[in-house]
Amino acid sequence: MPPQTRGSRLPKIVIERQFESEESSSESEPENEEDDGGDSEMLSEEENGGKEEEEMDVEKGKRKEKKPITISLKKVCKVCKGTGHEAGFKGATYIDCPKKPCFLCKTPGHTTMTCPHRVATEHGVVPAPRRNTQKPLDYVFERQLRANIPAIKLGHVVPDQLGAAVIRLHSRRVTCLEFHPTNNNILLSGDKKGQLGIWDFCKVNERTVYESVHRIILNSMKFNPVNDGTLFTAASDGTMCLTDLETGISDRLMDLNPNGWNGVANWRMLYGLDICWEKNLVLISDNFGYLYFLDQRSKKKVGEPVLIHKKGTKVVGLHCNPLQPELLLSCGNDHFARIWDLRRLEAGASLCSMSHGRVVNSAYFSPHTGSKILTTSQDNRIRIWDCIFGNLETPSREIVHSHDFNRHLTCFRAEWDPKDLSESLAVIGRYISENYDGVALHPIDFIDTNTGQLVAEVMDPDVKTISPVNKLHPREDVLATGSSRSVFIWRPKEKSKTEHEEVEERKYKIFVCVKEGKKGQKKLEDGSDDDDDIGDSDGCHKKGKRPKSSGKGKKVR
DNA sequence: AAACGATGGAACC
DNA sequence: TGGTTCCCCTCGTT
Repeated sequence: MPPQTRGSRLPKIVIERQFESEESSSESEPENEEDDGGDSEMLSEEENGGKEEEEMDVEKGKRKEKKPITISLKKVCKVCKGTGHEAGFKGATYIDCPKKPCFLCKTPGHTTMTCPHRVATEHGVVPAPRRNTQKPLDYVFERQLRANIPAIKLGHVVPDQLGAAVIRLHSRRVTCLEFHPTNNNILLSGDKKGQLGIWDFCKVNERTVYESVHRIILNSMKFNPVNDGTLFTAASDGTMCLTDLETGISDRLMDLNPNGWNGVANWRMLYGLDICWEKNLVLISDNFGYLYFLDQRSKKKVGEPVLIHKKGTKVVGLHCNPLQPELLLSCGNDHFARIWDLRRLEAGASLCSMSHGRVVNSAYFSPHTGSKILTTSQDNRIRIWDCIFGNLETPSREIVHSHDFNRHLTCFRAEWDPKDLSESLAVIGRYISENYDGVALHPIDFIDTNTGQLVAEVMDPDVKTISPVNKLHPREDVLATGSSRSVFIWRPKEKSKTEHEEVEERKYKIFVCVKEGKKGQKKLEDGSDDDDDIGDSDGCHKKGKRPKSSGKGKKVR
């Protein structure tokens, strides 16, 4: 399908200085005649040209060496700077630069428009070079590990209808999300500023943002397994905190920069965080390749930090195996994911190193048996290892999926559906957009990791920003999304309703948090007369205060 | 409506 | 190894 062309888009302006010879102005340009030559022409300064030319003529003798500026309106591709084509949005469709490798699968010769991986159904899957389930031993493992796993593939319930939202809950982009372990309606969110949001998405106005838990990027959080009123958080300010959710008071358990700022090269940041319940250890990783330990009960550092990834590189993710908590999975910027045995942990002694094409954003054991591994790498591939006891040299599957690195976005991470007993469903936001009825939307993809099939793509015309952060509820059919500064809740479509009814009553509630004096909420406000939730963000942004319950539901459309 | 800027990682030397 | 340069679907603000 050919993209709609936008009628009169202003071409880029290139200013060239030239020497006297007027003829030369016409020589430099005729590259861009090809497709829409109509509006790509070159103009040598005309409007003022009239006047100035006369003046020049008057004083022609003197100013012979003048250097006229020629403004040529050339279309230049913003990607490769070449002419004759132009990358970018044409309406809601993005046109790739044909000179660059495919933005999706990274192979040259085609663009995303024609990429076979774009239509996701199984085209994305690079089959395993070697199956792990061929050996007798593997069958034993399979039978032991997956004894309770349904052999028949279950139908997945996909929460694909927008249920509630808080627009601009945070003042910077959302970096992580977590559902409360016991209270089904509480969603926690961290942001780039280090703030912590707490939202009861059933009583939508119940939201709080604690401003001073951290000073910069809240990278990960984990509930305290012995007290679910408290939360461990790790941040780029180099601290790890245990925060009381009622009061917002934080206990700083670790500070890697006790002497303050000592230059970028020395500033330590904390990224990965997980808890080994068997050893009562909180595990934290930093941006220099090290893993730290903290005793969960005494809240004291224990042992010495261990180098688990290339020195000087970020260790962005940690995950303890759900069945064998002493098995630790780590991943980082050195392009590796590694499995470690916490009982015999020392630098270089990983049980296994899994190589990736680029930075590994996340690596997770499967939620029930812990026998699978799911990783997200910046090479636009999701990798799955089907059995950690098999040969881990190469992944069992690679699924091409658009989740590139962009420094302005939170890194994408594919996550398992914790409710899926077959351990096959994963969720991840998509970077590249699709033209949905004239709107460019970035869906959230549900992928069957056994086949690479796209089970569902979740989107809504009111969610126009990219959604890199997604979390599936551990018990309910609920999806939480962090997109830019906003938080969204999705639920499954009610079966009783017809398509038409759904459209008629888009019931979800949107709340807007805006700092005083800021504009921008207009679109979401209209049709509604109660504005009293606007501006109350002050109230809900204060550390230690409960939110003012002033927000009212707003229908959109 | 266009311009701007914040600012991570990789490729290059 | 370290400094420099470049960069493709952002997003919110001016």
